[in-house]
Amino acid sequence: MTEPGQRRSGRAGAATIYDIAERAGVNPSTVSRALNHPGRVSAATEARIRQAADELDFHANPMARALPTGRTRTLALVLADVTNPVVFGLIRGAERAAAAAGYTLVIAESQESGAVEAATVERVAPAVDGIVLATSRLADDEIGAIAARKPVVTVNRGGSASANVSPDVEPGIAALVTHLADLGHRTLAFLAGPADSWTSTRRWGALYAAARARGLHIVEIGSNAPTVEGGGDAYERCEASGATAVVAYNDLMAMGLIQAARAAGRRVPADLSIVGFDDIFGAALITPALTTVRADLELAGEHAVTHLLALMGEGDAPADCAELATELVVRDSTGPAPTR
Amino acid sequence: MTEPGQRRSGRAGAATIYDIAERAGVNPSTVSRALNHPGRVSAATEARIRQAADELDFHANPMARALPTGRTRTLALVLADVTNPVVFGLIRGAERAAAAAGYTLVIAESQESGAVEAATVERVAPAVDGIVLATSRLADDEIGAIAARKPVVTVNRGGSASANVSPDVEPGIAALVTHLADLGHRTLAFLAGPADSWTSTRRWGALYAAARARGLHIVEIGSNAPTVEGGGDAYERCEASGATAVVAYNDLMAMGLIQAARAAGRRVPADLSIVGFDDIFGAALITPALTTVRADLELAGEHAVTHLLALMGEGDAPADCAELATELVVRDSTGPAPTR
DNA sequence: ACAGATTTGGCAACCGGTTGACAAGCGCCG
DNA sequence: CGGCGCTTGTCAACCGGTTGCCAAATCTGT
Repeated sequence: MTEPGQRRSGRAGAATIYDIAERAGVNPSTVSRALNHPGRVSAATEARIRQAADELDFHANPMARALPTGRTRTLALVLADVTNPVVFGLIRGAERAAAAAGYTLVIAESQESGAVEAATVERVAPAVDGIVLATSRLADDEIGAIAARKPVVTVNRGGSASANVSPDVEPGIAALVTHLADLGHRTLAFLAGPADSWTSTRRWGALYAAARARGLHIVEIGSNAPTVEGGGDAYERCEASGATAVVAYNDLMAMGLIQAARAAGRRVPADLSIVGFDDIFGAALITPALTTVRADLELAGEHAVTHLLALMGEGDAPADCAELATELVVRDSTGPAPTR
Repeated sequence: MTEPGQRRSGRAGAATIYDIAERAGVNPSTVSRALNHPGRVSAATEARIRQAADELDFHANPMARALPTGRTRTLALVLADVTNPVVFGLIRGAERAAAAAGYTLVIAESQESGAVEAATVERVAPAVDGIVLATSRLADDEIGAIAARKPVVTVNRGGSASANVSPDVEPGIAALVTHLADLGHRTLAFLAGPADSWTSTRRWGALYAAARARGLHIVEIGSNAPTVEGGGDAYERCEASGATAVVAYNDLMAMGLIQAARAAGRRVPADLSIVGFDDIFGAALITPALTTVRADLELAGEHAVTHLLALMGEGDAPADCAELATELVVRDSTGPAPTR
């Protein structure tokens, strides 16, 4: 562009199929076919072309390829908050599955805001072949609108607006309620996450049902930021609820709650049992080590991408989701209910 | 392609500058100019074009734009291990800075392997305008080779091969050694990270110098995986060293060490003081809360991207790196040396 | 009112691949 | 030996923008 002439050959930039064509003595389109459509070209020519390509260290320009095909071999993973440990597993699983399929993963953060998320998706959408919406703060119809334009898979976000991958909370919650009931707890509290969090609603629903089925009392405590601070801030309200065991929306909040409780001089679990969700990094490290309902988020990330690829026709079969069952991990933050 | 005819208008796909041109009654090139070169076109025409663009909800196709310009407005962040909490801050800072400049960030994982890292860079390089190599396992000359083709900024990886952003370990380490000396420790141990880690070498060097300057004994303990397990596995060797305070290469290892020590019945810090590096999530949560040398990785990530953009001519000035000083965070894992 | 300077917009080439249509080359069979 | 079908490679259009060059239109100054 800026530099006229001097284009072909010897430039620092990558070799093109034209360079290869010249070197192998064929037409550029033959090069394209040889490299992408096995069998379309005679074995001899193909070998000659491949050798030339190797010699020139040829790598097809992804943009040039994307233009006519409309496919970029890139996937987007949109997250509410990159620094929330919950998403680490998601990122790793998604990255792995994407890389395995020869796709590149772009990470975009929506900073826990629906508006930012919409803008982010808007920005990233034209450049990717599909989108994984994890921990979305968007309304169903907004997701539907996006899904109408690009393949979309949501994580932890049920509903009909799009394909979805979610760990099945039931088994873990059933085990949890049994565990707490066995310890003698009669009144539970659920420390809810953000009001618009589908996951929080779902966990609450399952917990409520399981608790009622066992004749336990259970209350939901306000909506809170899904962070360590959010958990700490809710401590007073947890005490006020009269519950002997608190189930936090996620591990982060449970951790904040543990710290606040201990800072207030309460013993965990002797005075108050605390449970989290997700089994994030650090859950086993905190004292007392956190009892939590684990979901294999790495697997969830992998499934989400596999599912997305399937949606794009690229995929094999959408993998079996039975593996995504949750399980209870009992550690030290739950104990017998205090005798009053 | 597959669908002949029917191209223009009404298609689900995005509007093009040709659609806008038609609607505004001008030439496509005029549309391009109006949208990208303010002032190059009369105000009246520009207004007409912008309105048409809005009505059509036009978004320029990034690939089509990238082709002639060679610029994709995408940056790559290459990490050894996405799930290492150390990188969270890096990711967030980089993502933020990139988004602020209108760039998209792609994350690629090298799984702690130089070979995988090289392949990853190879794969991703053609599609990005610049690369941030964090925690690189590559040799200097390999990095040099990459830097010759694309702008590269490394994080925590000194040397002349490329631009680099690293927290300055000196202040934090000086404070740490003073802190330990004041507590009466006379023999320290440094629990090294991977053998090929530039950061580990650097931390050891600074620590050694600071300790010797104060007349303290200090030993380096083998090379270890930079993980919780790696720290735990090294516990026996730490005890054998006779040191009363162990400085681990990073927080993860320090955490593993704390757990192993406590499991072995030792009290931390009464019997053994333990220190980490980075102040990752969880450092404050573990019992005893970890004393650590904090580096603001989020800022480092931001700087790395800013620096990279500057390298690409996009940037303003490479920001002042003085802010990247490390500092000592004293918590509960360090205490007076045991009297023998 | 007119020559000359300055805007403004159009034309067309180009970025680097992909692909439908087609023709030349070839073996096979009757 | 000619016709037939199959393989192999070429041509050229196209994806959706960007930009150098030029001509038409508009604005100056006198």
